[in-house]
Amino acid sequence: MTAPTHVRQMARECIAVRVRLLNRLITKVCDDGLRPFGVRVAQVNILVAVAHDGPITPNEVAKRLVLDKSTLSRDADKLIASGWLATDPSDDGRSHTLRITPAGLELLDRIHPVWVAGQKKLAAILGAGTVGAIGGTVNDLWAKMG
Amino acid sequence: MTAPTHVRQMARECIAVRVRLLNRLITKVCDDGLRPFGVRVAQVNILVAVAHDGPITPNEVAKRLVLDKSTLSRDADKLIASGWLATDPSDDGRSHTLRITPAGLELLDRIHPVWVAGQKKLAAILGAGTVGAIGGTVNDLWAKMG
DNA sequence: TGACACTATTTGTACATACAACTACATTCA
DNA sequence: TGAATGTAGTTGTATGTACAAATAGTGTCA
Repeated sequence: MTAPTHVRQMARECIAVRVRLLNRLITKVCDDGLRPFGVRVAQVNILVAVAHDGPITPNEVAKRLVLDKSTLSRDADKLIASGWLATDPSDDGRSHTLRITPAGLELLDRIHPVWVAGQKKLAAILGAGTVGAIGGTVNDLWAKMG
Repeated sequence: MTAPTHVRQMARECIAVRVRLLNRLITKVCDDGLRPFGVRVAQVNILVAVAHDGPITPNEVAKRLVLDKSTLSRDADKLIASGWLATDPSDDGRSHTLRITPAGLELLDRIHPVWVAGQKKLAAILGAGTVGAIGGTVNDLWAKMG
């Protein structure tokens, strides 16, 4: 019994289900690799962003990673509690800045070899063409964001 | 002040942060479009899979979408409670099958125009090359899974 | 300068997601 | 045929995620 035309089209062509599927698959590969370190890819992504661009406000990190401000707020709390991030007051009394701590940098150093191995696994899953295409798309997005 | 070499490399090249960022962006675009229907893209993805491939067991849906079986179990509960999916007993006493209901099909029909508009938005965000690359990658994955 | 609008963050709530542990049934094989 | 092993589903728990509302500070302008 064949599904209705609309259903067939949505099943065959939907971009969202494909991106979301790859997201789950890739998140799982990363989290498996990171399990010995007691950290997940969501947190590592934030640590790397702050280590690279910090000191930086939560608002700027959230925009950069296309994360809701409230999500980042709670994720950052965990990273601060773990001693990987720290906060400093800022000129704007509503805000503050985030910075990576020495312990946070040390964690990223320990993770680096696993990250390299993970990149290989992800490239094997996605294929070189898709890796390049996604990289280009996100670089364009970031360029537009300034 | 420049970040350490490892951090710079992870910030510039990490595949995972890019896929995960696009996932959040795309999920938000879809959920915004679906809000008037009181349903989210995660649920629509499951409804379409069941409508297209059902009757089908929860286990098969979860494998197809690369979802944990426990995630699917709870998502399906909500869809059943909403009247969009129904269950039937199966030969295997451990399992059962899921099927789309007439109300579920009717919902997908109502969503279809919004889905078409959403595909355009997503293609504009990702670019045609990335859409094609992701489609190819996921089609390959599904082909391997049988 | 004081009211109003704007911005940054946090908190309440709900859904999405996964892992581990548990239950129930099926399969295998000695 | 019965014990061991494997498979399907559910439930407990924790994280990730977003929206709405609340809080608090900034900026503007009449």
